[in-house]
This record gives sequence, structure tokens and C-alpha cells, in this order.
Amino acid sequence: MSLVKPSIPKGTRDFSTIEMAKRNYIFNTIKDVYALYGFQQIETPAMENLSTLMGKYGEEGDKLLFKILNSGNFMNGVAEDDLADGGTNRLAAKLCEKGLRYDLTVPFARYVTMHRDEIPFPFKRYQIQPVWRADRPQKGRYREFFQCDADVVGSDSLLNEVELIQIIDEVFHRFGIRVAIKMNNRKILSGMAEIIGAPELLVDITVAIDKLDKIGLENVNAELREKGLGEEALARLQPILLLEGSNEAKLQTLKEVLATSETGLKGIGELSYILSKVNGLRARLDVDLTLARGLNYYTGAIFEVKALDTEMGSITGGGRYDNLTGVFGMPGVSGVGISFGADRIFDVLNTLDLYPADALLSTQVLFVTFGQAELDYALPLANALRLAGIRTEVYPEAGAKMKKQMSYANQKNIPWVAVIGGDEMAAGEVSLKNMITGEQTKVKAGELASKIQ
RNA sequence: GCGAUCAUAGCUUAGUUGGCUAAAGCGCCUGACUGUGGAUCAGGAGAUCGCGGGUUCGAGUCCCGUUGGUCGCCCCA
Repeated sequence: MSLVKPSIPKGTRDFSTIEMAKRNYIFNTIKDVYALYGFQQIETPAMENLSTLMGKYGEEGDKLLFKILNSGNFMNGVAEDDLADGGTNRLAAKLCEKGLRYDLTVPFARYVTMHRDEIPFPFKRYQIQPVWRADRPQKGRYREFFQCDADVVGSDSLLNEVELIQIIDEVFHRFGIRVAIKMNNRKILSGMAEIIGAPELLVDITVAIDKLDKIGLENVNAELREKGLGEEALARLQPILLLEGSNEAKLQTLKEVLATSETGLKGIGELSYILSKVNGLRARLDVDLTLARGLNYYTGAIFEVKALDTEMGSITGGGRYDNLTGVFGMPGVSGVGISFGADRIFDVLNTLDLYPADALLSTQVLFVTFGQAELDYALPLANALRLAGIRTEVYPEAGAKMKKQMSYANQKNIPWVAVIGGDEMAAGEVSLKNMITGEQTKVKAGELASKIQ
């Protein structure tokens, strides 16, 4: 077998020890807050049947699904003309019956439908797992990345939206990241499309105005014209795009503009209600009408979170979707959910250097010894420390050079080293060295634990 | 799917209009220091210059192809 250059697939990453400590800090913080609000964790398989995934993410989404070649004789049932006519979709359907999950929401909808008889509704679940997309990797976009979803299904109450906003606020408060939460409502966008007489262009309109931040008003208008929006309609859209002022003022203006749209007014009512119930937020909560989000299954509230102190796209998103389980034969179940973008939060925490020191600490004490007898003497001491809850290592090579052992402690950022030689052994002591200050004192073996804590 | 750009030691990079044995910093190993890391000093190992082809007396350098990274567009957490 020839030697291969080690490599990993395009758009995937290894996470090394420090990165994992940081990622675990992120995941644990999010989990703690989810649990605090009564959300329970589930996991679903990395792979789903393609029939579950196909057609749920639009035509683009289908192209971005990783498909898994059938095991065994995968050519079984493939006919000559399947190969001949370049119909890759049809061929793929015969060769692959499974695919890697593209997000956590669709597998969740599948899960809810399959387990509906065991689930207490409203069902509050969270799920932190990787998802895969055969996308072209670029800044902040990978082919394998983690989503941290929390959803409530089976409840139309807007208090769920309120709770999710509080969760977002609490999580970013714990991270120490200052954020602005932006909120909009899909019904308001529908109302807008209705009022300007172009309801059929709703999707195009949302896609275009979502870019307002990025490409500016002129370019948004140009794109809308290109999509077939008339000048009159465009003119009527402008005041809405340019809406400014307090949340209350924006909603007041909207009420007037959307007065004749039943859907639009309903969206305004929902927004107002949520705003009235959210209290004591530390984050800013802004109504932002240009927040549209690409996801077409959203039907009510839409959320997005941006960090205030660093340039980074959205670091959390979410919204309400009606009837998500409908495609699996379980109609009338509404859900609302959010998803923290762990990879981007990771970048933000790195940029702002906001990791708490103890989140990154691994081993607290290393036993360093001069030979086999000392090593044997160290073992029960190490176990005693572990019983006291102190993360402890014993350097395992008897007679390894002092320099080697000390360097190991240094490299792993271990704050305490317990040195054991013949003298210490005879006296029932250890020499305890503080690796930060360099100070070293002799300590009775029985007092080690108290010195370290 | 389209476009730009980059690829030299474990890492970060230098390498002139194509020209001697491809250079440095960091890291690693050894020693100064046989009971002490992080500092300093001395020495050492480590590169088929991403891969394949072409031009040339001669290619890290120029040309073509290919793979991978990065960034942008489309799309999208």
C-alpha cells in the first residue's frame, strides 16, 4: 500500500484540545440555559433517508445534500438509459437512498411525526449536532458545522417567542457578548407585498431586502426592478424600507401603511404582543423590517442576532413556522425555534478574547518523580487528590528527565507541579511548585488537596 | 454552478530580470544546568519548493493542466 498524504475533506476541520475546550464551553453554556427553560435534549442520526430530506430545502438545497452511495451492489436496478441520458437526479435516486442531514429542523419534524404518541406537547427540545452541506466553503461557511437548535412545537402561544428571546439574551449575557436582537414578522412582509400589489413576488422581495445592509438601497431597488417590480410598487415600498425610530414608532407607522392588509395587521399585532411581554432584557431588541431571512418556511416571527463589538454576520437566527410536520402527514402543528451559530460565536469569543480562564483549564496538578519508587509513592497521593475532585496527572515514565517532565507541565499549562524525590518520600512530603509564580514549598502529603484548592 | 487569488521545513514567511549547496524567525531535539519548566547562550535534525507535464544549457521563479486553501458571486446558517 502506498503512503498517502494525510488530509481531510474540503470544508471540514480538526478541533484540537484548546479549541475543544472552547467549543465545550460554548455548548455547555447553551445547554445550561436551554435546560433552565425546560428544554430537553434529543439526537437524531447523522444520516437520514433521502426521501426525508429531498424537496425540503428548495432546488438549491437538494443540490447541497451529501448523498450516501448504497452499500453492496449499488448498481442493482440501474437501467441502461439511467446512465445514458445524463439525468443525474434520477441516477442518484437509484444509487443513494440515504443522505447526511442538512439541518436539524427537518429531522426534528420527522422525529416529532414518528414519536407523536410518546411526546408531551408542547414539546420543547434542543439538539446540538453537526450538519453537512456540499456547499463551496468560504469565510464562516464550512461543509460540516454544528447547529444548536431549540424548538417548541405544538403551541401557538407567542409566549414561546418571548421565552426564546429571553434565552438568547441570557446566553449572550453569559458569554459576555453585547448583541442586538433583531425581530420581524413574515406576516408583515406578506402584508407589504400585498399592499404594493405584488404578492406573487414575496420571496423575491424578501431575498432582495434582506441584503439592504450589505449592498445598499440602490442595489436592492435595482434587484427588485429586475425581478419585475413596477416603479409604482417600488415607490410604495421605499418608506417601509427606510423606516426609522423607536420600535413603537415603527409599528405605529406600519399600522397606517398596512391598514388594509389583514395579514399585515396580524403580524404587527404579534410583534407588539411579544415586545410587551419581553422584560428586563440586557440586549437591545430592535424591530427591523429588512430582516427577511432566506428560509421560506417561516410564517410568523423571525429573529436574528448580531454582535455589537465585532464585524460578523448573524450569530443566531430563528423564527416561527406553521405546519412543518405537514409533509410527514401530521398537519396543524406549529413550531418556533432558534439556532445558535456555534462556529461564529467561537470566532467572536476569540476575537474579543472572552473565554473565562477556568473554562480552558485542564489538569490542575502534575506529579513529577525521580524514579520507580517515587512513582509508586505518587500513585495513591494522586488518587486521593482525584477523590477530592482535583484533576490530577502522574507523569508515567519512571526516571524521565526533570526537564522533560517540567516542560510537559508547562506545555499543558498545568498550574501546580508536585515534585517527589527521595527526601520528600522519606519525610512524607511533596515539593509543591506553583508554575505561575515559580514558588516552591514542602507540603505534608495529607495537606496537598487543601493547598491546591 | 461562476470568478479572483495563493501553495517553499511542524508553523509563519524571504527567495532579485530564470543562474552556485533554497534562507530566516518560531517550534522541535541535544548540551551549558547529572533535583526543576517558562528566560539566555551554543550546537543539531528537519524541504523530492502541492502534484503532473511543458519551455530552457539551467525552473522555487515562466507556460499549461490538476489538486487543495483563502476570498467574492449565486445561494444559505
